Amino acid sequence: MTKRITLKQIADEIGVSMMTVSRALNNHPKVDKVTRMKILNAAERLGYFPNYVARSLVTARTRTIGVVVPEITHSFFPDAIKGIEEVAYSAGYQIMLTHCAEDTGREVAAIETLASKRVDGILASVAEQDTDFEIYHRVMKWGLRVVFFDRCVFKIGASCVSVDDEECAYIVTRHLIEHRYKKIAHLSGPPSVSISERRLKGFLRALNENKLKASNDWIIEAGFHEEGGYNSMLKLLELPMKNRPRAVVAVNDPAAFGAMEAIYEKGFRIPEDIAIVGFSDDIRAPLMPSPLTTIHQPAYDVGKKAAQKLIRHIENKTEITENITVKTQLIVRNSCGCKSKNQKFIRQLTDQKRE
Amino acid sequence: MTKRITLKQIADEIGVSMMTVSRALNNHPKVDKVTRMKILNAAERLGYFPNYVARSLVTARTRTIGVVVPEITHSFFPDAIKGIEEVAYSAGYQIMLTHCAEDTGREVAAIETLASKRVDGILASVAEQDTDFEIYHRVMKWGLRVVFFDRCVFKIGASCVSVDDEECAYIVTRHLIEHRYKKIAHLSGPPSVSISERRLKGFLRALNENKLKASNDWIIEAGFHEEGGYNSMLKLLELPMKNRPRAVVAVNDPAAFGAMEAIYEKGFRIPEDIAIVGFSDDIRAPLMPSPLTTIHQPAYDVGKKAAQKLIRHIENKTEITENITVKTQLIVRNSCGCKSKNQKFIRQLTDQKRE
DNA sequence: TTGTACGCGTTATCAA
DNA sequence: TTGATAACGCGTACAA
Repeated sequence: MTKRITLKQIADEIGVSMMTVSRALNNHPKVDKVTRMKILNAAERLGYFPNYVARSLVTARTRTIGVVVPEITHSFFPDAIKGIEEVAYSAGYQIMLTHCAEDTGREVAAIETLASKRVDGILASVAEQDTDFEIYHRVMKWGLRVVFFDRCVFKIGASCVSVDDEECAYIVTRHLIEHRYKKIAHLSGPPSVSISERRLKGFLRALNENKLKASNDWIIEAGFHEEGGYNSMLKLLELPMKNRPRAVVAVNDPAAFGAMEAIYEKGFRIPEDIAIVGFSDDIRAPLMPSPLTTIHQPAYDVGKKAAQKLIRHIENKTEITENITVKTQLIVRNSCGCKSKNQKFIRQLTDQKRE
Repeated sequence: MTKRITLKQIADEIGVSMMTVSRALNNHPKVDKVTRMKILNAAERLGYFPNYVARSLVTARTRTIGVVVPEITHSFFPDAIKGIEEVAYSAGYQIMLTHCAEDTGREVAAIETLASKRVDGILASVAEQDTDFEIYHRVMKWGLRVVFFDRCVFKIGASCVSVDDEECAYIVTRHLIEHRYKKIAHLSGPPSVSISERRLKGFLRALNENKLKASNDWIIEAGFHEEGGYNSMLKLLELPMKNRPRAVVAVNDPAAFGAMEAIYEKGFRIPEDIAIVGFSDDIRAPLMPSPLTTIHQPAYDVGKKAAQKLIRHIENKTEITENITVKTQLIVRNSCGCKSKNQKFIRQLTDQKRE
């Protein structure tokens, strides 16, 4: 087990000072060509690798970005993380990834640890039940930059990157209304999360604008996952026939999948008996027995834009705080009642390049 | 923007030395109860957070694990990363995630950066075309522990965690043979990756044991993704009727999906005209028009076991190097020709808990 | 162009 | 039980 080489050892080897070595290795202009070559050669030969921990202590920069997500595997996040990693890599940053499993305490602990590890900034998507955002205030006071993505916290002076949830929910709901559905239910997300609230709002707006009544029986909390969608849909299906909704707007695709499972299980057809639309364009959406009509959320792009904004915040202290909205797209398939043309069912083959 | 509090400031506040503060904050036993309380209070009041960068410089430990994957979003990896994160979190480590987009150069650069950032160990799954593993030797010489998972590099003295690829490929192939298929093709992975080679071997063994001829025309490189599976399958379908395979063993599920797309596109049925099996039990496998028979690979578990092994290597220098095999399961659905019983199509609802 | 002195915030060591 | 001092490896600021 070889010990690692330090600047000093290279300096001794060549017979110059550590500073000259440091400068040569960092491409400082004012180093003699010959000595620079000697230093570079020695560094190569000895197998020198800089110690970024030591450098960070001096510069108070780590070139590391902390990323906090509620669930690594949850549909949208792998793509978003990839977008983040891609931007970070290009800008010379690494990412430290933490997931909090939808647990607030763990989220707070993660932020604290990231702060202690002196990341230069944090990209966060908050957990479901979060209500207290004091930790974010605290780290921001230290100059740690925070950018929220997808599940945002507004009004605490951090930039946010997300889709226009309210508008999108409005659009899918309106699409259902155009199919002449009158009795439309909503499987909502956890009320404390910004996107749940905004999607609900968009849903209600579409109903109002079309003079449709929004029944409380038809707005039912399902959460963000399959299980919740399944259970909530079951409740909806237990409603007496004449009071049963004919269409459903799910807060996201996983909830819609769960609901579809319930619908089929009870012997109903989609969309003939019950139409349903989702939100996020999960990789599974085109593969459902009745392909799911949904809003395509460019997760990769959200991650990318969030990372870009954060890095600008880090590198330019006067960068303005703002809410960035990324473009979405209504993806019409069959579950809404439309007849979609034949299309490839594997997404990677149909997608245009996203980069 | 408040400056961050240091040990020294707490020390000055209380009128003790930095060392006493350090000891109190680190739960050292030999600190007077009263002074400890005073220190804890002051730390709380001033909002002290330790600087782990400084600590790491002196302890030569970062409690950070580097993770290198070829593709963050590629089926198996999000789950594996989640398993890694879970174990790391429990053991008090953070993970630094890098993806190399299947690019060797980027993989090498990632390892170097992680080494420079002084991670305590590295969890790696290698890129497709990798042939030179010198970088791993180099960092291991410095005492950096490496554990490979899924796509392993054997014989360089690092532990590996993976499934028994050869045996699994043997099992799915045999399953096809039990359906009395004689003409079986293989969509293989990139030849340089260990798992491709081992799966091919298992495929061939099953053929040999059953005295089936393995035609070179029927072993065709598809790579690990949908696109490759699609293109390779197209070639297979262009073969003259009597020379066309009746069944296909794909190197993994994405390749199988691509192949299925091609099969349907050409107007064939699955499994009536052509049967196909995959490998990995991708989240989409049960949702295919003909649900895909495949090998369930417990990605979460692979990540977990790999992280556990790595942490043991880090914390116990005498930990033995070994190859760990995790259990898999043949998931029989329809694409192989079996009639599967009705089952829920959303995986999260059917899965038993994996933890 | 090169070198010296110092400091970054913490822990290890040894002495008190 | 506490404290002084010296690291850890590097970059900044200034001097030569």
